[in-house]
Amino acid sequence: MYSIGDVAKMMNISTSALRFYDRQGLLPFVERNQAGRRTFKPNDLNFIEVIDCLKKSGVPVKNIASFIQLCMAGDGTLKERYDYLDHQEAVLTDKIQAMQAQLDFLRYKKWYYKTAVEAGTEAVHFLPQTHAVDPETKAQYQRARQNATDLHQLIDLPNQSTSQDQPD
Amino acid sequence: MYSIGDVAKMMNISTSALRFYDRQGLLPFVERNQAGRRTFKPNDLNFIEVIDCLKKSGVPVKNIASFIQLCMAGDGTLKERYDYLDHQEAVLTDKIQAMQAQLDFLRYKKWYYKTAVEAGTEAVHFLPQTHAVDPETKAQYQRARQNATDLHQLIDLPNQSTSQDQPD
DNA sequence: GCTTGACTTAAACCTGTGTTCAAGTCCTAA
DNA sequence: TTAGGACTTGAACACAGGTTTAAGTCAAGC
Repeated sequence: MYSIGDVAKMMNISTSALRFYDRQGLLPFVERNQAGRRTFKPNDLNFIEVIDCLKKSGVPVKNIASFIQLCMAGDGTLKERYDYLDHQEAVLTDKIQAMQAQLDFLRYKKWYYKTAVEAGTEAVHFLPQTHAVDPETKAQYQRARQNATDLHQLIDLPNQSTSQDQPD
Repeated sequence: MYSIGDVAKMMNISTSALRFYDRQGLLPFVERNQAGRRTFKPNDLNFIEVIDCLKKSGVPVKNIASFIQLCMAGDGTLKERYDYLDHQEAVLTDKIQAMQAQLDFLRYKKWYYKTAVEAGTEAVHFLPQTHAVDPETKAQYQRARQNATDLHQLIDLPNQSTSQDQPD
């Protein structure tokens, strides 16, 4: 049996977050001792692992609560629980693909600035006499990328490792 | 020149979100006409594309504003802008890897419920006489996965396509 | 000239996801 | 037996990221 503090440390979730999840109906399986304190069973960690996974996948708490409700309802909901996870799998793979698309764009912009840094001015990308980026710029990158054997050679600036810390 | 409504449609961002971004300092480059209305230049869409990419990558608005500030400051900040994007690239690849780890876990749970559905009861995964999951269960899945030639055969239940709509 | 639709602002509002606070309970160890 | 630390609750607070509302401006078409 674990206390809320034990679980917080083990799962790397704050106690206030765990209490919040409990209030939102995510932890109906957690029992209490005589003093009213939560006592987590080893098997409860399996539930919390699922909750944590769904949270990290971007599923809202209310939505997770509905899955936990299915879990509490017994074998009659097994197929529903499977379908829920199957759906979340699809949502997550879509999300990963979307992130990958953002990554591709970020890399184009890295190339854009690498090129500009090397030229000493962003003007290398501008239409003559303007401050507007040449619409051909991206196509130019895509051609360069097709011919490139090494993406990093194309987009990475040699790292002189005077790494300033960068806030996020 | 485009109105805020034009840009909203083209970029698939609500006008209220665009005004919010402007208030937060993300659109300092947008000019106004005599009537005080925002007039977006074609080149402004390049900025909005970057903003949208960073937003979709999970970068907070305040943080994006600092990048836009660099953009407005001229060629002296080119290397800083490159470093910013380089950092965001690293953050995003980490994020994608984390998502992939959640996906792996979701797939284990799909297998768990597929197996349970086929058995008609979740008890196939429990330690005898208990409602606690056998700690060996996950290792059992991982072995099955190593031997599996097709992940989907392992974790997907034959789809009888009575697809209930699933809320997200 | 008047209506309509798209724009403007400031301010209020809303949701999700927690965190913090105040007041109290419980257990342990000195 | 008293001090400390970990727990309990409800309520208030915080913060991001918008959305909505109210009141007004502007240009176009009828």
